[in-house]
Amino acid sequence: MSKVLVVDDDLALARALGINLRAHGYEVTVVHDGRGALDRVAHFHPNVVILDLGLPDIDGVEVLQGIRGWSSIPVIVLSARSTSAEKVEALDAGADDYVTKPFGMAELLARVRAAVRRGTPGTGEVAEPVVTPDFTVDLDAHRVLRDGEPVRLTPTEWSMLEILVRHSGKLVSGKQLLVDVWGPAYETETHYLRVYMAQLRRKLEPDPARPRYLITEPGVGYRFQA
Amino acid sequence: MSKVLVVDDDLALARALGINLRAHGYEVTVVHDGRGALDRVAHFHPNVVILDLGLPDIDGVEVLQGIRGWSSIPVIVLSARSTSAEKVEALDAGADDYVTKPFGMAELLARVRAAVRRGTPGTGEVAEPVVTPDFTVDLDAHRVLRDGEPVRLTPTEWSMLEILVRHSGKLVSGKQLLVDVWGPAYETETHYLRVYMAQLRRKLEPDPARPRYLITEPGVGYRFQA
DNA sequence: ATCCGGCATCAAGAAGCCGTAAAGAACGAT
DNA sequence: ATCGTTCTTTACGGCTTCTTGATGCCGGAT
Repeated sequence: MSKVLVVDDDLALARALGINLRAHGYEVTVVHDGRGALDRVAHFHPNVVILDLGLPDIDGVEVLQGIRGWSSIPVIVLSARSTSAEKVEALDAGADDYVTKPFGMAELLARVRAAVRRGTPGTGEVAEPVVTPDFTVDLDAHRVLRDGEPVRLTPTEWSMLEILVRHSGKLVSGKQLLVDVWGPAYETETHYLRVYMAQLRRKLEPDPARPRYLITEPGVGYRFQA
Repeated sequence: MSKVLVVDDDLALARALGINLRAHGYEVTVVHDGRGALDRVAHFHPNVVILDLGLPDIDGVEVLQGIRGWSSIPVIVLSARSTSAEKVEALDAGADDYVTKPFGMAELLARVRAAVRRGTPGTGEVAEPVVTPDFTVDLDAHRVLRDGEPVRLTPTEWSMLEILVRHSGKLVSGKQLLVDVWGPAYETETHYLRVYMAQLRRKLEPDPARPRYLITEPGVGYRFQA
């Protein structure tokens, strides 16, 4: 099920969008300002963002740039204004689509479908579980098995493991982990990495003191080795 | 340079689009019917297609479906009609964007930029590992293998190696290395180069005393020889 | 033959980063 | 309101990496 984040300070419109999207099978979160938008993108991990440019706190284009600083998720921009300059500015800031109010709900839904379709290249693929001699990570089922027993991971632990496994074999920078798990504001809080890596190792590694799967690349980041 | 295919039976409009796109650095091909469009997509390999729905021979939506049968290239649909049903049909048929005539050229150019930006993820950089008889450097995975075993490199060592490998075969001046690794302020600290080149050779060269891959060019700089 | 500059190698102190444990704060469920 | 879980924050020891200086080697110039 695709997840949609609706960002609009027009409460009636936001509500209408939420109802319609949910009726078409989307999981929807609604926020009404730019700050909330950035936070929700980081933690809700939507497949698509519908962003009204007329927000109370931050300029919509700035919100867009903020998102684009670390994510390539599709963003559909809504605006009451329809001058060419407005559109060009939003599109060049990284918007995927620009819709002028008023708009038909059917059209917006179609644009959401188009955005989702683009945003998940190779959709339909069933992620194969990643198997190691000591444990198995099933991203699809959101589950880790060790000796046939499920391992209890907290949401944050899972989130880190998921990112590392998705980049299996490749190096993931500490910054990227922080941004993807905690959001752009946490870019420098490197101590989180140490704490949670230690947790994951304690739960997954046969010998946590000498990691075999969750490898540290000093000064740069971490790597999952299958 | 990005390539754009313009499909429109309105000769004046097609010509105007061609001129504007070329003025902005795109390579443009223009066709006036659906049959030609399908042929050109197959052989011209554009990065983006601008498709007018009102074609003389084949219905525009069918052209779109034909393209989508075997290609995921971004398609921007143009149409004089702006009913919601039309838009929904085109978007669901696989269009990436829907623009209603009349439109501003600046806006269309912005939408083309957005489509090109989206359309080429990973098309450019698929960094193949650099293989030598003694070791392998995988820039993408940020990793060096020797006899199948990963070689531990410090951040600075990796940084130097990366620069040399990216300029594989070519000479890199000492100054350039210093600036790229340590920053502009270290431009004259040639001492660092010797220390770290020695480290790299010790870790990578079969006979560090007689380097085969990390070559010194006396008085100028260094070179990576694959 | 000797001098000199650029290069390679080694070693040691300083600085910074990583792993670990543990305690307080926030949150949700009963 | 209380309990248990998870998140956040702090402190410290150990280890890696960076930086710097000393020393030896080689080739070209005097």
